[in-house]
Amino acid sequence: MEDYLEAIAKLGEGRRVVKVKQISQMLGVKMPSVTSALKKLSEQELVEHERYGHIKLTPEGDEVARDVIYRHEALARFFAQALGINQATAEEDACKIEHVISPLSMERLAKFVEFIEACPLGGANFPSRYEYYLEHGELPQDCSTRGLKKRK
Amino acid sequence: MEDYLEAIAKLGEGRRVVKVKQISQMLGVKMPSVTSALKKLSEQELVEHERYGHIKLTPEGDEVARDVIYRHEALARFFAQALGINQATAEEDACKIEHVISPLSMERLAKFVEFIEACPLGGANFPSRYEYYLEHGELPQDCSTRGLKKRK
DNA sequence: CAGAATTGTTAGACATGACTAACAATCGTA
DNA sequence: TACGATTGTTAGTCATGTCTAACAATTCTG
Repeated sequence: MEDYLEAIAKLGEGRRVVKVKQISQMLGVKMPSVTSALKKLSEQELVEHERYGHIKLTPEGDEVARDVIYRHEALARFFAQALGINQATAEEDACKIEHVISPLSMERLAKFVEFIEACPLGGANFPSRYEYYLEHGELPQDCSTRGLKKRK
Repeated sequence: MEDYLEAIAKLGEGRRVVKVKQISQMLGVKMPSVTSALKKLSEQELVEHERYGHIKLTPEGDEVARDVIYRHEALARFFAQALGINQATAEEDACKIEHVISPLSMERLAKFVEFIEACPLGGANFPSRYEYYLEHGELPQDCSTRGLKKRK
């Protein structure tokens, strides 16, 4: 179900009208699956949907969707940037894992990605620097300015 | 189903007799679920099982189980050691993710764990060293001996 | 070694989430 | 505006994998 919320949020960006068919294509399922998902999500007050009519996230649905998208993006970046996986595979894996990973691991993973993105050289002593970053929420001083940009 | 193979492999280590009840407890399901899983796995020739009798992996089942266990352990180590997650949560997450992650990401993740375990200080320039490790399958020379052991 | 306790199995129900086929509404265009 | 094409819905089926209740086999123990 989270996938449906995610798809609706993405398709609805910028006030665009969301169609059943688009959702079905984005998720690789048939239209009846979408209809029945919308029914369930309506019952849970996460989506507004009327027969043959508009499809829209409720505020609660939007909140859930943003959270899923956040998890998705952090995971995709981890696979793509930290592990060097191709974008397509990174997306697929993110899409699977976003639904099963624990909040704690998710949070740590997100921070890890932030770290390696902010500190591309890693510097000397990677794990302890990572610890530092985890504890203090910011990079050790000798890290942030010595990036990839060869600022000589 | 992979969880069942994994459980049977672990419970059967050292020629120990495997019981339905043990499996059910290890996986947190009721016994009938185990019985029906065993039936399916027997049909797939992954498990030998006769009514009220012994439970044993076939060679093919054992192979699958080892692969699952390998994935599980690499993931658990990643969460525990790289991300600093507690053991229990690391195990739970590993158990979920091991079934959905792509082979490519799994392989990279395993290598990543090997890398950070073998090269705990990370050295200067973590990502490029990681690239090097990926490409050559061995650590850059200036890495391996400068570990945690403070060998002064 | 017989009955009680435990372990294992069967049968059948239920939840999820997908599908196909058939029908209904809406849209686009002549 | 009406009719054909497209989109959406309903009804019903199927596959997974779980559960409970009832029954069967095995094991323990007096």
